[in-house]
Amino acid sequence: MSRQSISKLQERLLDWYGKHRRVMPWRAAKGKMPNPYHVWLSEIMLQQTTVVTVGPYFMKFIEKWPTVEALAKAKLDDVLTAWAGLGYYARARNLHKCAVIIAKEHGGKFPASVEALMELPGIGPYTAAAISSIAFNRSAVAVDGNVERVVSRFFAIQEPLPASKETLRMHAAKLAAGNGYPGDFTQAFMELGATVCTPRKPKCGMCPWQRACQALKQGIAEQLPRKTIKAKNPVRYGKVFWIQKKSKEFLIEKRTGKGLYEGLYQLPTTEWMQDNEMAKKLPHSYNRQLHFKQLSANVRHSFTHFDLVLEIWTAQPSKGFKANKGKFVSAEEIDTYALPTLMHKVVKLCLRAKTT
DNA sequence: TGTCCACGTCT
DNA sequence: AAGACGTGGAC
Repeated sequence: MSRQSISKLQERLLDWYGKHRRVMPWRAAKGKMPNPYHVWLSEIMLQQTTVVTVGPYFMKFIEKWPTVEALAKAKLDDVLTAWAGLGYYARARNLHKCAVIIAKEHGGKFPASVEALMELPGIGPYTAAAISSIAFNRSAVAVDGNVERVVSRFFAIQEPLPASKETLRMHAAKLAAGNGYPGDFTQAFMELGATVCTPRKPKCGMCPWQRACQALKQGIAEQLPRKTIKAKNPVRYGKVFWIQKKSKEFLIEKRTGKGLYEGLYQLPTTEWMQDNEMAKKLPHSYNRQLHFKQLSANVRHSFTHFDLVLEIWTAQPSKGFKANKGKFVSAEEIDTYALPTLMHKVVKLCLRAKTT
């Protein structure tokens, strides 16, 4: 493609963005530079998460912690509590780590270059480019899933993802080169994918690039990008324990160990195993002290890499009951703990089941 | 109901 | 460097 036709495409996209850009709490008004703290916070939250879901969380965070320094001073536990429900909790742990580094080592200012941003925890190639371009108006190409989809269709790339990632990135860079408005262009590119060049039923009639789009010309827009088929998730099984006093308080504990739900709270649970027969044989926590009854309903939850089925076992603690760890809390105060959605599902079900 | 999508970073 | 890492919504 000639330099001239690329310029024309850039102009059309920027025009389209000027007319159709959505209002978002972290977005600066037209012609204004955004707050880098807001850009960073929103970009971390938006990793793997939709705009609609992120909205309320973003508002809550900037009210609680109006500056990166304020966030740096917060306790990790409070950050996790505020993050609870958003998923991918490593993002929250890295968010806090990053805030501390910005406050202590960067005088509270985010660096503007992609290279410096990449040094920070939780910031990879995509987020570094997004922050550098959106917050500082530096030219950088942020390639997210939206951009990959737009580019794969525009050039009718048949090679499936994820193998095609590098090819798509290079094509994206060509389309973005020298556009003159890095911040707007980055957002316009992604916004096009999010609102027009959608995964299903793309609105090609609305697209500023429709005349040059190869996939549209070939009538295969909806089939792209192709993806290598992934294997079905394995299922894991386990049990959770609802131990509720007459006073209605129930037992929760902080999760130990690394990885999944690290640092979050949960109801006592067995480990989660592939083999259902083995899982059924796992002993109840406190089974020498308490008499458990099984609820008829199970709780199901899907993770990225496995599906989970949990049996629910309930008991009322006897007089001298002593928990190994954890504490009894009321339904009203449960939101002051970082409880993942899975555990919220169990709590909700048990509160409704009238187990005592 | 199941499947796909959001597809980014870290280890 | 392939797998770990959550959750919600569309269809």
